[in-house]
Amino acid sequence: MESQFETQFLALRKKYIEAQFGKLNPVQRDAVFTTDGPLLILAGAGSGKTTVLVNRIANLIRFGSAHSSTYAPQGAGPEQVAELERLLHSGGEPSEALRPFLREHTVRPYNVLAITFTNKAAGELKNRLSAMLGEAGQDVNASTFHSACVRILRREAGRLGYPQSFTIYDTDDQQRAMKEVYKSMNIDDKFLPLKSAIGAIGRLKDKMISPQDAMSAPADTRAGLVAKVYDAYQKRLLQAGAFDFDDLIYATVKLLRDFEDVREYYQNRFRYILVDEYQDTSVAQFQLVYLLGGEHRNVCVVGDDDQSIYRFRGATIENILNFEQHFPGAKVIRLEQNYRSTSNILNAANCVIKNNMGRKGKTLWTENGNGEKLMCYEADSEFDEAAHVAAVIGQNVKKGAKLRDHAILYRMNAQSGPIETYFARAGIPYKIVGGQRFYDRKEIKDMLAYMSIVANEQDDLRLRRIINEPARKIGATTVQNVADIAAGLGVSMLEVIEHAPDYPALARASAALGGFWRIYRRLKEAYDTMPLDVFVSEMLEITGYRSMLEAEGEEGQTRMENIGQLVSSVKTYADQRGPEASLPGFLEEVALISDIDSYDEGADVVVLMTMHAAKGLEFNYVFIVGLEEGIFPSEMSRYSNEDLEEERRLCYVGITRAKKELYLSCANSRMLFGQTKHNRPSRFLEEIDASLVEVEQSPAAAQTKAMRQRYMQQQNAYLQTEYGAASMRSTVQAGYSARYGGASHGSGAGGASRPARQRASVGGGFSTVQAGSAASVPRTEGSGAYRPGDLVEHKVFGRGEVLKVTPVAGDTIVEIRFDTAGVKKTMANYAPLKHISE
DNA sequence: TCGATCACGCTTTTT
DNA sequence: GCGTGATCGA
Repeated sequence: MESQFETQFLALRKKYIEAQFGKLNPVQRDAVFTTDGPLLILAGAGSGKTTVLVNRIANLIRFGSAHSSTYAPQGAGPEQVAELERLLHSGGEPSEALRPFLREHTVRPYNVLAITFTNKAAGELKNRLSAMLGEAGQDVNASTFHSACVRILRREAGRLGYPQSFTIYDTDDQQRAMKEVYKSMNIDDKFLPLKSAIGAIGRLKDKMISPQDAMSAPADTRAGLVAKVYDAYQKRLLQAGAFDFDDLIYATVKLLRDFEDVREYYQNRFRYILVDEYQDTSVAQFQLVYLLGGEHRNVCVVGDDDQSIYRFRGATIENILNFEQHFPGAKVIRLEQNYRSTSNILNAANCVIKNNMGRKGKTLWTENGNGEKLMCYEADSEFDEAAHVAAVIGQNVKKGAKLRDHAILYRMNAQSGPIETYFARAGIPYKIVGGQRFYDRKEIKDMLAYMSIVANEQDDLRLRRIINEPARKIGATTVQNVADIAAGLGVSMLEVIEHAPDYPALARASAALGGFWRIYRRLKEAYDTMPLDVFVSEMLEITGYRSMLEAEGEEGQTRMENIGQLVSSVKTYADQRGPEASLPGFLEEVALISDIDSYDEGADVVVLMTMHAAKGLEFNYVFIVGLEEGIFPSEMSRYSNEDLEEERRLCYVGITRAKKELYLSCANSRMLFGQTKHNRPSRFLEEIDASLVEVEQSPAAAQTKAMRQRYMQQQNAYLQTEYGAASMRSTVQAGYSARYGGASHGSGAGGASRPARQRASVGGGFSTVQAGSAASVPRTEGSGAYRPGDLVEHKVFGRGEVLKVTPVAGDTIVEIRFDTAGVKKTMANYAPLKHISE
């Protein structure tokens, strides 16, 4: 029976616990204090889901399920009630005596597994947990699917016939391996391109389909061929002791499925499981979660079906749609209040996403004000677009914004080029996230390959990469001979090299191979006797890589610097991990790290990245560039409704990154991959309600447009006199909207009927011809205009004095000392620069 | 076996 | 437009 004090204590304790967790709205609080059983949190963009996750974990660890109404605080008496009242009133820490009354079977930090999408998100989670819980926060398992799997595989890989020190293959390694498969099977890559084979195999693994399954019932000849190369590829990887990215998940699921003791161990280890970004999980990842959490059923997943943007990589939105079937009795909580964006931005996002079918359905709302309207800029070219972005950033910085508050988002990495060029010349500091990773550079990959063969001597693929780098007179024929002998004997290539003189086929090359073997031995020795970072820098000498680069001159110089960076990251790793540090450990970290993980908000620079990379981030000012049909939505998605909906979700993700202001832009012409294209404005622009947007057209774009219209009118006149067939031209203009430039060709219920809301400068329809400057790059005064001593005003850096002027091909480098920004070099033709007098 | 030259193709998004 | 790979000649 509950005593009167117990009842009183229960109520007080509820209040006390809730007071421990910052301000949460009622729905968030519900999510935080739902401690046990399956839970699906549908969290809209900017709804504070990370806060919920952090608080939920912290509550589990500090108070367990003590908040639940079923728990009775047995034996609580007047002293406990009195102390709790005091704590509630004036704060402070509970006494040791009180603590047992406050919690109920609390959860050990290492019993919690939190899976996030990037390493960076995992790190943030840990940091926030540490801030709330101290040391215990560090003991929570927070990682990506891939690194969680690697940790399990490092213990258990032996059961699958893989070495403890297995290698992780990236996409480049995959291609090399597949190329060898093709060669050995005599397959022409014209029939089945390498990349599609690799992609198809990846999708099979995402669905947990084994090579045998795939071979047993191929749907068609192509599927049959895929199954065959899949089988051969997999054998090759096993031989090399290597997993590719998809294998990491696949193999772990297999391990948990087939080995009961392993499964039970990890089920008990991870009593509480949380999965973030659940909308982007694959079938295999679902099975992993289910195998780990199906028993205790303390599985909490967080996701937003509207932000699912990795279908192309095997993510299946069904996971989130079917969660309640997978975990019967699951509780569902919806976080729909947005704390991030202005309501104009949010409404724009809602406008776009509501065009998708098959959503779980939710509408975000906010108590934030309307804010500014969205700006849409219609540029003439991609350079014009870049110039405009730079100019707006300049204005914002002048008003007190930081450069780092600005993000420029695009559909594909190739779009960063013109912006980069413009910013570099204008002297605007920026950073690109994504694109080519540091670890993808050739010299770095070479170094990593050397390290790989020391860590895992079976790794023939990495061996092939560096056996003749630097040149050691070991040519393709020799390598092939070694590979053939190794394959015949079922041993590694290194083993064949060790005994090279024994094989007649290698007689001619045995001196060169002997030389390589001695290098390998010296590497091994260095590895055994030296600290990790010393070993890596020693490697440069032993392999002769340094001398090779030194002979290369300037290019080699920068490569040396990159390798220097690698050495220092090895050192950082070794320092951080202490005795735990190992070579396989470092290689694994490198393999699983992505560029976004190292994105540092601290540096005051503009950030450029794809919308995919921007997922989970937020910025005060966001630019989405290249909103054109064929770019975004991409050309590839044009003919598939499902792909198009994914593009739309990506657009939704992009828009909802913005907190204060959102700038959209498109260009009338764009050079991409060496070809100039004239794209229509994106349908996504059309979908945003006109009342939310202010449209601005660049003067140059207006002029180009006027010219094109004149041309078209001439064509029309010609066609009419010649054929009297007005219909022939309609295809030329079909789809152009009234709002975003060009001729309107009334597309029914679309934008044609909307009120024109453009600024005065925008000419809508046929009649208006724009007068304006033809300059595609605005407002510069020409190279000769600056002299040392001149006072100038830069749009981003403010006032400064010209120090030095150096003419270069067609332009001038102007070195300026700014009042606040220090000394910078800018290009006169590009920098947003003008003269001022005092 | 090596080096230079040429042609080719390829670009959605990424752990 | 770029980098990579293939090919050719030495």
